[in-house]
Amino acid sequence: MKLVIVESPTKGKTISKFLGKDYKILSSFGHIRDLPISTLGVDVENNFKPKYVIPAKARKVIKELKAATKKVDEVILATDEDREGEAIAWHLSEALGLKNPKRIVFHEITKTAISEALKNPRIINQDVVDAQQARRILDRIVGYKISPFLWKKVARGLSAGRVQSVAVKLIVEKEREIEKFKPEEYWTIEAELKKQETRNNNQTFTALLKEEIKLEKDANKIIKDLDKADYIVKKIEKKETRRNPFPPFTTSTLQQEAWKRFKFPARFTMRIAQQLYEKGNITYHRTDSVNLSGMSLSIAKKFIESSYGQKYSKLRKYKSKGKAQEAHEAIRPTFPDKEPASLSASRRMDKNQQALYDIIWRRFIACQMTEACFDSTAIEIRAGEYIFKANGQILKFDGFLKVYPMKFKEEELPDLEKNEILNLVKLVPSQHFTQPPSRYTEASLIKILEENDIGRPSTYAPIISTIQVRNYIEKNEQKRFQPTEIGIVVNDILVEHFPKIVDIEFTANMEEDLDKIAEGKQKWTKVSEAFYRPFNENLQEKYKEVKKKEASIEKTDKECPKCGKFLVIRMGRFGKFYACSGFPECKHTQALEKKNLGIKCPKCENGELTEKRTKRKKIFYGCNQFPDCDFALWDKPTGKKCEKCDSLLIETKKKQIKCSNKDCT
DNA sequence: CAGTGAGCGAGCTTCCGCTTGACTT
Repeated sequence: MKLVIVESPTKGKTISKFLGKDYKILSSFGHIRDLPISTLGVDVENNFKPKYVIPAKARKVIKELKAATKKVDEVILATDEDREGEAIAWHLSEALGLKNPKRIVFHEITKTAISEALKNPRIINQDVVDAQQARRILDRIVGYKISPFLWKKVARGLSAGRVQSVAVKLIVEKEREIEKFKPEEYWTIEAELKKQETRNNNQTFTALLKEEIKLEKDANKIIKDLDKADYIVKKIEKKETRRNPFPPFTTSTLQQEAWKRFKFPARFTMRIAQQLYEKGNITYHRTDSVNLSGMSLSIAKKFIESSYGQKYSKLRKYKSKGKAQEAHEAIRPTFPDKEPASLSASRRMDKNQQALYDIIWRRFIACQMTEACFDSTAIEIRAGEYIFKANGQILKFDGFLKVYPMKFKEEELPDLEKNEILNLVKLVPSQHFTQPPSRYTEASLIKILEENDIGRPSTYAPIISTIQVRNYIEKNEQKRFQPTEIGIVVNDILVEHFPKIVDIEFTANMEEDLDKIAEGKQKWTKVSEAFYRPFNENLQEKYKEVKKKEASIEKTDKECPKCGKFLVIRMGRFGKFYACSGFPECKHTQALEKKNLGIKCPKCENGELTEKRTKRKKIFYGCNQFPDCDFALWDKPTGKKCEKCDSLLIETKKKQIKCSNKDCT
């Protein structure tokens, strides 16, 4: 009897179908040892010796695994083939006290892949394990050394880290670009044209003037010139353009697409994907690889040829970007020939699961299809000294668009000949303004993080949650990210005093070092040393140099409603707020006006209603005199009162206006 | 349905990455 240990129980279940009775399969549920939570756990004076502990959750797993190892004559570690997977194998070996564990890896879950892997076991690669330890320890040092600095200099409970602090920085920088942005006026002129002989054909088309126009008077002058001009076709260029399908989904692209199409937050997408994975509908959903198993490709080919015809089928192989760790396949349907409709009918799937499966299936099938083909025409029209351009695009062959529909505009142009003279129908000038850059959505933030190799498939969604829970950023009404006051304060401190850590290149540089460790060219303790010494020296200096952030205390001429002393504005963990200058004798606090809704509190008559958030970040509306007055509502008050009972009218989430008094009808 | 600040100096906050399941909207 042999014991095989994998990371995911679902993966275990799947491979058990391919292995005989001689194999017992258990899973580790991810990492089973880690640095302790309450201390640094790294002996920086002693070669960075880490202290590993088994978290409470993993204790049960370890107990079961240990019991199982005693009943078998061989233990096979089949964790993922990447840095973290190698480290898990090593931690398992250490925690279970294994003598000669066999280490195997496979990238796809098929019978041949697994039996090949079993025939070629190796030993644990300590260099790769060391690269993981270096990564882990660096992250621990950055997070657990800078966060306490922020507690001392700003406010308790704050945090900093290699990944989260860069994410916040990107959002703050974007906000500053927007603040700095000044819209500039510009004008465009479009000509609506048609052929001269148009007995049966009244078709018009538009052409755009190729000219930069800043001001209205310039536009008017050009229009005056153009009114008298002849419109002559000077150039006709016809060509075929092609559009290739997209590669199959990785975690990051799935999250982005689910956001674009369904407005699913990354976290939600992952939960639905997990359900699909557990039901056996899709391959593993945390991956950065676009690899596809040979079997899936041949099923796709057959399916496409029999459903749409041979001319739609095209074998395509995709290459993952440089840093991908390739432990898994791309995210694809487990059974490519199971169409979304048949699957949703045969199994219990809710709407969200159906929607997500649908795009995964379409994306995968489309990635093995031919390109879409367009007839494009570009024409140039001369009018006096000016040039207009018009573009036509007509879909000639849909190719992959048959299963992966996308928006594109079809423009039809009439048949034209060189030197043909056209009739002008009208000239349309329009005023425009340059647009500020747009704030990040979950999708665009994940995209830029991935492009810079910051974060991993398993962490994109948690990172987005963390920086919101810390109150560094929040979603506005368009569901785009804006930094909070405290987010800006913390970011500016990090950028000023720890510029290297929040540099977008920091992770890339770290990865280079980790690669050297994994290749055996560099010792991990040396890399840690090289990072830590200057880091710590700088940190100690900053403890002395940086003053506590209290410059933000502003006096006001407002009176404290409790004791009559004046109020001050202070900076707390949740941003600015009013506090009594008589603190600590008087502990009165209240919200700033800009958060107030300008509606009197119906209960205490003193306070105003203000937007607040629960611990779970849910928005509600409460009295700004809290805790003296505990009036609160879930729905937004409109400011008007009910005619029947004089209670406040509220607007529900469904935009209905109701009375806040539940007894009032 | 809910916080923030100072200092006394108790005990606490915090990272990233791998998993799933316990909750809730």
